[in-house]
Amino acid sequence: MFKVILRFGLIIAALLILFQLSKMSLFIPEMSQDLTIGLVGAAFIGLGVYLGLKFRKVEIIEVSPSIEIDHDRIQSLGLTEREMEVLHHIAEGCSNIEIGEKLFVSENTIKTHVSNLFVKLDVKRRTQAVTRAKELRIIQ
Amino acid sequence: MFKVILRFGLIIAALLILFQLSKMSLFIPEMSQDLTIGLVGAAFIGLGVYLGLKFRKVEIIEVSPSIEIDHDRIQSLGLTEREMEVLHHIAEGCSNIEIGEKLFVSENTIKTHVSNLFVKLDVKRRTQAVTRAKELRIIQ
DNA sequence: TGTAATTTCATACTAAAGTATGAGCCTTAA
DNA sequence: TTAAGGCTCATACTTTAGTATGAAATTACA
Repeated sequence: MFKVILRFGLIIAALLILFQLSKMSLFIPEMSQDLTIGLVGAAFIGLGVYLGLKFRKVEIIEVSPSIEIDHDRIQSLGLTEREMEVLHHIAEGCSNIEIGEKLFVSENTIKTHVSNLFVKLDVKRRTQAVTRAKELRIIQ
Repeated sequence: MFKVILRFGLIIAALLILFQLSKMSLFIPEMSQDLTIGLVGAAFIGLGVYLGLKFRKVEIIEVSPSIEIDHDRIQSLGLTEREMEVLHHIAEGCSNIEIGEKLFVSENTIKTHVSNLFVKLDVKRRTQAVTRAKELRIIQ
C-alpha cells in the first residue's frame, strides 16, 4: 500500500514539474515550443512505459518445471552407471529378475547392484529408494 | 518482422501528428500552451504504456501444474478409503509392518489390503502399484 | 603395466512381500 | 432383520527381496 502511494506521489510530482516547465517556457521565449513538446513527450513516454510495466497483469504460464537431474549429486553419492540403470528399472516397478532380463545379466547381479544402491541412498527398501531418488532429483 | 515495421510506422505517424499539432497551436493562439502540453502528454503516455507492454520481456513463471487426483477413477476402480491410505504409505516407501503400525492394525491386515489393491490396480508388485497409481492419477 | 573401480556372478542365508482361504465384526441400506 | 460391503485378523504357504561374503573378469587410467 505504501509503495502504491509513493508511486502515485512521484507521478503527481512529475506532472507538476512538467507543468512548471511549460510555464517556464513562456518566460523563456527562445525555448522553442517544439523543444518543450519534445521534453514533455520524452517525460511522458517514460512515465507511460513505467506505468505500463508496473501495473501490468503478471503473466503466469503454467509450465511443469522440468525436474533437472542433479548429476553432481549422482557423482557425490558415487552412483555408477549400472546402478542408475537398475534404479530406473526399479522406479518402473520391475522385479529383480525382470531387470536382469532387460540388462542381460543374472538376478544375483541385480541383487548386488540393488544392495549397493541401498547403501549409497541410505535406504532399506526399493520403494524407499524410489522416493529418496526423487527427493534427491537423481531420477524423474 | 512486418509487425515491428508496422508498429514503428504507427509510432512515427503519431509523432508527426503531434508535431503538426504543436505547429497548429501557433496559428491558433487561443489554444493554450497548457492544453497543448496536456494533449502531448496524454498521447505520449499512451504511447509509453503501449511500448512498455509490447516490448517487455514475457515473464514466464514456472508453476508445476498441480496434478489433480482423479476421484472418479478411484471410484470406478472400487478402491476403498483404507486401501487408498495403504497405497499412500506404500508410495512413501513404508514396509507392511510400518504401515500396520501407522494405521494401528496388524501386518496381516495390511497384506490383505495390499493384495486387494494389486488386484484392483492389476499389478504384481508394490513398486508397480506406485507407478500405476501415478499413471492413473489416483496419487500425487 | 599395474592398480583401482566397475561389473559380473555364486552361494547361503534371513527378511519381507505376496497368495489363498476362511472367518468374525461393524455399519449401512433394502 | 437380513444381506452386502468394508475392515480386521489368522494360518500356512510360495515367492521375491535383501544381506553377507568372496571372487573372477573387465575396464579405465596413471
